[in-house]
Amino acid sequence: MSLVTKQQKIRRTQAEIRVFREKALLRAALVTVAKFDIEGATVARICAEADASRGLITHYFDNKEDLLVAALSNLFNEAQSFKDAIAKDDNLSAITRIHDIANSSFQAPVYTWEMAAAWQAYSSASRFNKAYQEPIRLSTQKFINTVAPLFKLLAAEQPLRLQPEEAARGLFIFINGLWNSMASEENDIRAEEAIMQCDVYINGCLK
Amino acid sequence: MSLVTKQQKIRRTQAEIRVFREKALLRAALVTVAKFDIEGATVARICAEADASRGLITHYFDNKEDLLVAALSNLFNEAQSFKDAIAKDDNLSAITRIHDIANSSFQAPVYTWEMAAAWQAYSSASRFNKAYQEPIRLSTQKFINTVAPLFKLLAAEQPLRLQPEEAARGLFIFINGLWNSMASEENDIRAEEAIMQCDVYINGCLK
DNA sequence: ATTAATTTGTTGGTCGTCCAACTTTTATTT
DNA sequence: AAATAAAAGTTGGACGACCAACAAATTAAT
Repeated sequence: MSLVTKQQKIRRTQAEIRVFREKALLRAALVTVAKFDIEGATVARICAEADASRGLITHYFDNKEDLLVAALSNLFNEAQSFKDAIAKDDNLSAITRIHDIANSSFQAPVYTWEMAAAWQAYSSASRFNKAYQEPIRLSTQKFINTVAPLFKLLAAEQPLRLQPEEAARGLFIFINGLWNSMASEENDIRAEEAIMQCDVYINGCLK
Repeated sequence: MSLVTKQQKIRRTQAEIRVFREKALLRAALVTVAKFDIEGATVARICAEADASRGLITHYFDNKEDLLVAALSNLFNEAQSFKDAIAKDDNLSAITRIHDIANSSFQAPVYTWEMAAAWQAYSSASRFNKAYQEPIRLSTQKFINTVAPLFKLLAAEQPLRLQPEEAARGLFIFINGLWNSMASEENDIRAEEAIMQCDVYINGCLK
């Protein structure tokens, strides 16, 4: 289990080292939060996951909290750009795009077990840690800004039971609930059923 | 703020003392979890909330974890009996009873901010603490056992888009998501809207 | 040679549990 | 009914485990 077996002494530039370590620490932070919850994500565990020594966190980040916040922000970027791409596809009808965005929330790369688990840990902790609230608020707003216009398009075709923004918010909250359910070990729900449940909600928005 | 102002030296039997302390500690544990999250619910804080000294937790419970689990189990009893009562009311139609159960989930006494906050903390922590999983699994099952028969009744009147049990599970998960949203400080959603959102889902179950 | 990367022992702090001393209630004896 | 012994309730200091941040020393890159 020595470092030598994992990676032969490779000579790298400092720029490469810096990028490599930062990525490794960000990934390790997310994985460790998913595995052990926020309070279980200790410096020792994160660094072990990243094959780094304990001192490296404070060398590359101000402190542990700073790393955890950065890891949280990272969590959204890929997922959001994926959804944006679907929303912009004019070839598809509004309702198809809404369905596709919901579906993508339960398949890689937008959904992985680790992301759902980490998300649950962060959003629960956000009530007590102001630093987590801003990234979460931002991602919520981005989702609504992406999906509400699609519901507005849909409203032009057939009447809805609620305002476009309310529909987008409801879908976001439902997806969150489904993620939490899927994050639990008991795994009482599968991606297939989650997608179907979203379809039921979207259908319920129609009059 | 002295003890004397709160309660004059009253002579009580040991049985009374025991009941009084246990109730106080259980309530204090729940409130403290709601206020400070699981890891923030320290022995010192719980006992301060219960007007007791630190040593009393181990006198009335095996240890702190034991108290937290007992407080979690307590959380469900009242809420569940309330929903059961609605489900059994034969004067109302199936769909009315489903709506009423959903509505009751966002009004006292079934819903309080503290209950939603504590619930979120416990269910997030349950992935890492086996002791929390059983009470949560049980309450989930009870909800489904209560609501699924109502959807089955409804299915006799008009076709549904999913199985009665799936509909009950979906409603449970959606309510959970709404609770989490309402538990957050930002309070981006109100009871009124939560009830409407549930109505949308229930409507979506119909063909 | 100078700067950056890395390691690891140390420091100061928090926490749950234990425990010995103390108080109040209950049971027993006189 | 009063005195006394036993049991239960209560308190807060002490202990050991754990942790994040720090810092001095070592190694590697420039």
